Formats: sequence, structure tokens, C-alpha cells
Amino acid sequence: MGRPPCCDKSNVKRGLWTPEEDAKMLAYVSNHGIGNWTLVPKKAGLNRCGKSCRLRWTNYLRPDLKHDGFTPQEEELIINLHGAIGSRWSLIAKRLPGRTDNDVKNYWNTKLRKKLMKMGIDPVTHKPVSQVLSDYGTVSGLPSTENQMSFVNKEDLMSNMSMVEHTEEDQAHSWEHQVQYQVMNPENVQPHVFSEAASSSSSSSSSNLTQLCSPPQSYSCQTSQTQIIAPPCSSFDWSEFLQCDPFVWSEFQQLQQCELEKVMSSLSSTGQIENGVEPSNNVNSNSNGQDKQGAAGEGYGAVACEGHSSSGNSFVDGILDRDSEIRAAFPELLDASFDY
DNA sequence: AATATCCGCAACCGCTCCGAC
DNA sequence: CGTCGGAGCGGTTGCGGATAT
Repeated sequence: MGRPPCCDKSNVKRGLWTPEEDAKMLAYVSNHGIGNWTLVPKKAGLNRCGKSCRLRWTNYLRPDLKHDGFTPQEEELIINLHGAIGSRWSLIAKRLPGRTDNDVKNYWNTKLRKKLMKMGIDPVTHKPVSQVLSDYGTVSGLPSTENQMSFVNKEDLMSNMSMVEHTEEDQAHSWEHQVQYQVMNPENVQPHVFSEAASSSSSSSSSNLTQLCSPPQSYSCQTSQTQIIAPPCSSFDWSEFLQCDPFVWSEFQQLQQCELEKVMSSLSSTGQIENGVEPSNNVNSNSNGQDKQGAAGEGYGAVACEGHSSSGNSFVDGILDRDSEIRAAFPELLDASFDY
């Protein structure tokens, strides 16, 4: 159960704001400032809920807001940040002056998500669709597979599947986009892109869909381009990518610390920690790795942990799962010190 | 020209967080 | 230390304009 409503909704106006209401709101704020939002509608002479006033102000009336379209630079930043921290729209919006979390969220849902799907990128995991499908195919024999899918819903899956089953030219085009995207988002690059991109057989399995992730021979030029632009060593460390952006890295560290403290607090309060050692039967600590796509897909922050007492560790588990993926892909990382 | 469908955006809802008391 | 309530967040809904049939 949530909190009771902040006001009696039957007595307040809802829906679109009129120019008169906007004018009252602007006049009040310019004269008195914001203060307590629950008092603003009364003082401003508006028959609105305080929450509605706050939303109208923050999402539309604020004088520092941009109302024009998103630039390619903003677009790229949103994609990169979404890939790094997930759907934390308010954090992403902080990096985009004049944009609100609502703006960014809407733009993502209506434009960027579709755009990535057309490029052959799963907008949830930021991985090539073929990779996600391959992973899905691998886990399809396990129970409750729908909980392990990184796709938002079946519609997305069908959309993606129909996309990758288009013509060879489309596939090649899609691959080209994938490579370009992966250069932009190196933390999501799969091993074969760096070291084995030209070898379609190396990444092929019994799944035809998996084969689609390999570049057509005629597109080897994209591969060489990737090798030039991509990080110089094959043992790419995704955390280094996060560190490239001080803001993202700062937010990441804060979130990491915050989540860690919550987990430790939760575990210690429920007696699951003895001498600082976590119990070994954590459902998300298995080495299977097949159910980890959702973890990465939800911005490392939404690992399903239903029915388990350590439900607060989703973020850390997501990070650890992602780390396991990288380590599995790049065994040489095992020699490196990499503690969270 | 009329109707149906699609799409984008503004607004709402439910929930968590956190400070005040 | 527990409760209350305001602020803020992410997800979802629904309206209205644009486009297709």
C-alpha cells in the first residue's frame, strides 16, 4: 500500500493546464518563490494538487528549460549514460542542461529505444540483439525463462526477432550500426567484436540467430575500423569506461557505496552476516551466468530476487554479475586486482 | 472527406526516501 | 526511535495532433 493521496483529488482540477493556470503559477513563483509545494496552489489561487503544481513547474514552466528538440550530442549522451547507469532519468537529466527527467524518459521511450532496436541493439542490455537472443536460447530450457529475459516484453522480442530476420543487406546494415554503437559503448562490446569479428564460425553455435551477430565477409572493413578505434587491449575493463566520465563515475561510486551499505545493513539486521561473510546460498551468486542478462539490462539495478531475504542486493549483484561476464570473456582479467 | 491508427508528450500514479517532530 | 508528511523518482496512462487508409 502506498501513501494516502496528498490531497483530495475529487476537489482539485486535473488534466492539462490552461494558460491562465500557467500564468498564475508563474506569477506566484516569481513573487514568492516555491517554498512548500502543498501550500503553493492555495497561495497561488490554483485549484490544483501541490504535486501537480510541482510537476508542472519542474517539467514545463521552469525558465531554464529548453523546449526544442534533442541534439545528436544530447542523444549520444543519453544512450551512453543509459548504458552505464540504466534508467536513472533524473541522474541522466542532470547532465543535460535544460532537460528534465520526464523529457529524457519520454525521448528515450519514444525515439531512442526504437532507434537502438533498429540498429540491432537491445535497448535494455545495450547488447546486440543477436547476443541477447543467443542468451535467451541458451536459457530457454530452464524454468521461468521469462524472468530471465532482458527484453521488456514479448512485443519487444518479436520486434527484435523480426528485425534480425530481414534481408542479408539489412543484417549487414544492422551489423554496421552495431559496430558503430559498440565503439561508442565499449563496455557492451562482445569478445568476438574485438578479437574474432572476422571469424563467423568462432561465435556460431547451433543457433542460426547467433550466426547473425557475425559480420558478413564484405563488411570486414568495419571490423578493422573497430580495431583501430576500440580500446587497445582486448582485456577491456568496463569500469574504466565509466571512469572516462567523471560525473558518471562519481554517481556510480555513490550508488555503489549506497547500495553496498544498504545490503550490509539488511544482511546484518537479518542475521545473515557472520563475521562479515555473506552466506553462500545467494540465488544470484551462482556461477551459471545464464540468468544475468536481466541484471545488466536493468542498469545493474533490477536483478529479480523475489522471495529471497537479501532482496536489497540487486545493484551489487548486478555489478558482480557484469564483472563475472567480463571475467568469463577475458580470463586474463582474473590475474588483475579488481575488487568492489 | 471521413475514419482509423499511430505517435509524442504532458500529466498522473504509486512508491521510496528522508528530514522534522 | 517511531511516525508523519513533503519531495522526488520511475513507470504508466491518456489526450490530442499527425498520418495512413
